[in-house]
Amino acid sequence: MYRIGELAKVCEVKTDTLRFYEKHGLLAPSSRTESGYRIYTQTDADRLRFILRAKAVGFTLAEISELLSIELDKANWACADVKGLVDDKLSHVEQKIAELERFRRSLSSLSQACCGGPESAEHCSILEALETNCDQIRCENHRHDAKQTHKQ
Amino acid sequence: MYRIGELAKVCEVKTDTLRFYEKHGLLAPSSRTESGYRIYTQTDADRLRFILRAKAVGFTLAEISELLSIELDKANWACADVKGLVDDKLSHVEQKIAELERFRRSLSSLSQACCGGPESAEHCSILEALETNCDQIRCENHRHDAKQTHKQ
DNA sequence: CTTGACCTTAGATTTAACTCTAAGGTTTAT
DNA sequence: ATAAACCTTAGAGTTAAATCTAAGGTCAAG
Repeated sequence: MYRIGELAKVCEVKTDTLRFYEKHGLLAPSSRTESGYRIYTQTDADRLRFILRAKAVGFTLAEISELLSIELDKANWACADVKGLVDDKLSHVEQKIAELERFRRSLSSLSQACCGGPESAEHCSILEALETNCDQIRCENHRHDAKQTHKQ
Repeated sequence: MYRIGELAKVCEVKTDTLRFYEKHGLLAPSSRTESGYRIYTQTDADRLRFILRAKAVGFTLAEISELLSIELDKANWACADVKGLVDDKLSHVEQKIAELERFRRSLSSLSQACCGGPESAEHCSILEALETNCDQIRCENHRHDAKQTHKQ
């Protein structure tokens, strides 16, 4: 049995976060004291740790809600459902990594092109690259390309 | 000379975006027609392309503001200043990639552990991993660790 | 019996970068 | 001369996940 501050401390989150999770249907305390204080059981704490682990692998709170509803009704779900969620997330993460890798390569090549010295920036290769359509900058990165190109 | 819709079209952004950039001090049209329509010059268009290239390498609009103020006053800045901005961004991007790589590894190992079949999720390895403190989930990822650990 | 730590609520604020809405004025083509 | 396409403004909404504020109630220690 924990009060909100105690559970927050053992799980290293803020009390605000626990209230936020409650408001969003992820984690409600099993009961309240007469005066209205939240009382969390060990089961509640386990559920919180489930949430935090899911966050640690990159799931959003909305996705965690899905996972939790499966978790509470396992018998009516298949492994395929769970693996589907994981694989969707995985491909999303991989896409994001690819975008950041493009950033990294561009930035790294910009950085290498610049002397980085105390010289005036008047002939700085970085600025020149940003002024020009150059191959140091990979531009295949319009995030919501389809939407962008379509309407507008 | 472009009106807002024309510039938007050639640069593949929305008119909303151009107004937004103006409101935030990144790009103002050089003049207006009598009736108040924005008129952008070629110089304005070049500036917009500078902004879009900077976005394409991952800079935020706030960072792009900095770059632009350097760009407009190059003589009073050193290469070191410009390279500093790029290198800061680079290390930030690398940190973000590292976090996503942790997500990717965790998700991938969760995915591999699960049969993904039509079997009931009652013994799903993914759910079991999320229920337990297991090594498939790399938890060294508290984003703003210092802050988190400090107060609260 | 009061101080300080803890708890309650509702609601506002934060961040980033747009995106959308409403209500209306302007230009261009037919 | 009128319809379509374009433009104007101010301001609200979106997303995610908290974080903060104000105003106040509860509880244990000294």
